[in-house]
Amino acid sequence: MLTETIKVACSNCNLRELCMPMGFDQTEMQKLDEVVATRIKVKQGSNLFSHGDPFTSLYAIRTGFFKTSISTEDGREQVTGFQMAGEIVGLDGIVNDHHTCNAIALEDAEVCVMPFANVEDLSREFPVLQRHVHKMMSREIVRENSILMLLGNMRAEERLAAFLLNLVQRLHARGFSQSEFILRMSREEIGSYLGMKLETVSRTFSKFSEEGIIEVKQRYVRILNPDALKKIFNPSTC
Amino acid sequence: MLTETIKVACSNCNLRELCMPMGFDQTEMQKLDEVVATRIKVKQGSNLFSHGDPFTSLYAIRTGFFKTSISTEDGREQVTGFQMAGEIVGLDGIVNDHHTCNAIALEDAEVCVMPFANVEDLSREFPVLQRHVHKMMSREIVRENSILMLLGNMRAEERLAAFLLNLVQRLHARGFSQSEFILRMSREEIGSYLGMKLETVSRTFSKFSEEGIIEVKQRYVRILNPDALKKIFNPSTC
DNA sequence: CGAAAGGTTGACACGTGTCAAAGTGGGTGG
DNA sequence: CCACCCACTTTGACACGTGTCAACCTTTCG
Repeated sequence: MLTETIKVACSNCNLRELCMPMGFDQTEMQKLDEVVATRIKVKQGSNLFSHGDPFTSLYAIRTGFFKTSISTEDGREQVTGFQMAGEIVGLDGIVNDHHTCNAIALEDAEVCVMPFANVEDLSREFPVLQRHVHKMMSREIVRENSILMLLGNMRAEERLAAFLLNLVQRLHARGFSQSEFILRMSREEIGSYLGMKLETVSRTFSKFSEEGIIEVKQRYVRILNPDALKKIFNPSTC
Repeated sequence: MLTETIKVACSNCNLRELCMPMGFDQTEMQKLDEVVATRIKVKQGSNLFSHGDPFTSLYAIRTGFFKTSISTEDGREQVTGFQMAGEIVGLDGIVNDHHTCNAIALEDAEVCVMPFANVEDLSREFPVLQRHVHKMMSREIVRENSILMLLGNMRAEERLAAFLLNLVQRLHARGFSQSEFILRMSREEIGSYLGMKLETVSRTFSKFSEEGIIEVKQRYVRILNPDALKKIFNPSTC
């Protein structure tokens, strides 16, 4: 998993605005650099952490793309999220001092290791960081709430539309195109996340494509009619 | 919503072990009493908070039973949880300074109001409290993960079995029977939580009843064969 | 006591799962 | 550098679990 370790500083990281709280002066920012111990590389397909691993750190993704998942004893897998640059993984480990989910790199990745003891120590010193950590965790709770709504109430088309809109919105926030992108995950992984089978994912992609809403070729996706997607996801706003 | 306010202390509350971190001495415990501003009553059917309300406080349930839910603009409701004595609601509000879900009392209830500013102030002073708050939030993330697994991978029978086992386990931890109880929520609310229609909930109850696994009469439930329920929920452990 | 809300049950419809076969593309080794 | 292989994707036919609609029953409460 760890192929290299580099010591780095948040204070001159271009993802600072995504990971870190705002409104620090130079001096405070340097103090905050202490929160990150090292930066490590994770090869595509390998686990950043796995179910049962002792919890020591949160991880901020610098480059690359991850999925988190949990699995039952009889082998069923549930993808609980897809994470990209600037997002944090590992919050699940705090409650029981070991991780309950797996975090797997879907492409070669680099993550900043933030030992949780550092996070807590600095949080007590900097209320702004404390508030930031609380917001991170609350954001994750709210995110999962909205997935519950997807899985509990929405049909296949609505789920996939919501998924695509969410993905493209996050990619756009990171400076990528808001119309085209390459999926980093398989149909099966999308299906697991959205509570449907891979065939249904594929069929729904094809349906959107036939309707001229998107263009799909394997993992390449171009959104031709974002309004149509929004309408499918939330018919009431039209 | 608020019919009465009472000033109280955690230090002599019999639910302390459920809400509060352990391992404090007398003096520290008295300091911690400051976290709770007041205690309020919430009438059955009324909202402790609603979507859009400004976030000010977390709430520890002292007596009564709540549901939390979110809803789409076109009126679909998703129940995101059922909460009982000793459990905390309101964590969803931290990230955006307003609540995104509704918390509704399913029976007359009493809750302790913990202004979040107090929580954060005392967290900086008491590392044990800080850790406790982090665990609470992480526990909620892990709980939602397991519901994602339910909704994404399980069939109706598995969902209801998991629901009943979870409910009875939490009730038992509070000193109630581990075999019989009264449901505080309707079939429709159970269905919303578990991602199924009320008729399916009712039918699944009837099926369990015909198989001699449970006894059901409206909201009264008695678990006759807990092992059978566990087997339905998780076949691999048999 | 009557009405309203909630729960049960049946018949049928429909969306998604299952199983199978064929197509596509990328990576690897000869 | 090409050819093969394997993982992934697409598509079709059919099955099945759950949703939908409707009728009836039970309980609660004014």
